[in-house]
Amino acid sequence: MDLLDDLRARGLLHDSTDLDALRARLAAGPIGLYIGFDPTADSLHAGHLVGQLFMRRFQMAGHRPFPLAGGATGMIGDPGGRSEERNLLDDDTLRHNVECIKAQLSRLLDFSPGPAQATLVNNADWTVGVSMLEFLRDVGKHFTVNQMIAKDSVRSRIESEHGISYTEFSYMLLQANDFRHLYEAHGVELQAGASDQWGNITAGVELIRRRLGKQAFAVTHPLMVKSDGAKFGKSVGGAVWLDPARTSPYQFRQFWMQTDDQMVATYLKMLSLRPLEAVLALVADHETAPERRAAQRALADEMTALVHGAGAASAAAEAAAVLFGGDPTAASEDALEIVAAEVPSVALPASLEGVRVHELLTAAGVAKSNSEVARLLAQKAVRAGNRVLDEDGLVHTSDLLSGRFLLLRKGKRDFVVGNFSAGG
RNA sequence: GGGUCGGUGCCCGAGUGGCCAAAGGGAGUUGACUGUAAAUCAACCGGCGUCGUCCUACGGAGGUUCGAAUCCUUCCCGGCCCA
Repeated sequence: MDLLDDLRARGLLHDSTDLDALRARLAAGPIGLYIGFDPTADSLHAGHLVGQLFMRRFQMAGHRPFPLAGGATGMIGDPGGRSEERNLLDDDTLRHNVECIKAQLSRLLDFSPGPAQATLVNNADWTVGVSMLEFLRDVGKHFTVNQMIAKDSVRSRIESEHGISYTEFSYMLLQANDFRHLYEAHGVELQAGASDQWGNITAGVELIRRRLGKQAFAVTHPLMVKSDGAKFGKSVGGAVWLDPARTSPYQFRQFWMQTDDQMVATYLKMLSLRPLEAVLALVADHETAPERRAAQRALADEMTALVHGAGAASAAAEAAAVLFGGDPTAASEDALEIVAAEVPSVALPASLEGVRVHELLTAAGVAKSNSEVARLLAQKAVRAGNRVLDEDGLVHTSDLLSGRFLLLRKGKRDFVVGNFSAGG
C-alpha cells in the first residue's frame, strides 16, 4: 500500500489532479508539497490539524513539507466558504497573528536537517515587493475572468446578496502565484489543502503550466465536519484552539473525549498517525463496545500529546480520570491537586461565609452573567462537591474537599476549582 | 449620479404606532434518559446581588407623538436595475 492508498483508506482524498501521474511522481522520489494557513486569528484551531497532519504523513513517507503562513493572503481574505466580505485585519494584528501561527506550524513537523526537512515559509516575503503592474502582467494575464468567476467560491459570492469585492476576487491569483513561486524557488510540485481550496489550488497548477510549461499537482482532503454537518473545530464557547492560553490542554483533550460515536472512526482515520491497521483495530473495538469510549480516549490522548506534549496530555488524562472516573469528592488530596492544576480555577476569599457561586462561576468563565448563574441554580444545575446548591447559591466551609478545595460543577461536565488566594 | 429594495437579538427571519426584550426556526445552556455518546422529551435562552410601569437593544443622529423597531428628516452601509 503506497502513500496515496493509505490516504484514500483514511478518507483523506477528496479531489486531485491526475492521480496516476501523481502516484508515478511520488514513486520516482521525494516531492516538495505545501499547504497554506491564513493568519485570520493568532492561533490555529482543531480543524487545522488535518492539514498539518496531512503534511506530516507526506514527511513520514520521505517528502519535503512547506507549511506556509499567509502573511500576504491574510491581508486580502479568502472569499471561499462565506457569504459576506471579510473585514481586513490591520498590520499590527496581522504581524502578530503570523508570528503566532508560525510557532504553531513549527510544532507538528520535523524541521531537523535531513532530506525530508520541513521549511516554514511566509508568502509576504515574495509578495509585498511586487508592484501592481508587474502582478497584472505576470500573473493576471494568465487568467480569464471567465474561468475565475466559474470557481465555486467566487460564483456563490456573486450570487449572494452581499456580492464580492475586487479585492477578494483577486485572492486566487495571489495563491496561484504562491504556488508558482514555491515551484521555482524550492521545487514544490504539489499543493494540498482542504476541499474548499480546490479552486485556488488548481489556479496555481494552471499558472505553473502556462508560465513555466511545467506540470504541478493538486490534492485536497475533505473538510472536517461534525455529525450534523456543522463546521468542525467549534465547541462550547467557540473554537477549540491549539494555543494553550486559549484552550487549555485539559479542555482540548475533553473536546476530543466528547466526540460522538458516529464521528470517532472518521476522525481517528483522518488524524491519527498510527498505522492504518492499528486505527482499524481501534475502530473495530469501538463498534463492539462504544460505551467504553476507547476510541475517543485514544484520539484524545494522541491529539493532546501531539499538540501539547506527552506530559500535558497525561496530566489532562489524570484529571479527567478523577472527575469522570467515579466520585470526585472521594478523591485523595494529591488527586485533587492534579485536578486543580487542570480545570479552570478561581480565587476564593479567606472566609466562605456569604460567598455566592455567581461571581465564582462567571470569573471562571463557565457562565456569562449572574443572571445565567441564577437560571442554572433554578434548574438545579450547580453543585459544590456532591451538594446541589440552593437558589441563593451560597457555599460553605463544609463544602470544601480536603479542607481546601472547592469543587464546583456546572451541569454534567464543567468543573471549576476554587482555591484560596495566596494572601488570604 | 438616478431609481429601487433592504440593514431587527449569536445566526436566519417575522413584526409597520401601545398587548414588544420583540413571533417562528436554528444554534446554545440545563434537566430527564445514558456511556463524559446519539436520538428523544421538557425548560431556559439581553442585563442588574435592588427583578422593576428598571436599564440596554431593532444601522447612526435628530424629530413627530402621551407613547416608535414601527411615522418624518438626515447620514452611513449593502443588494439589484439604470446611467
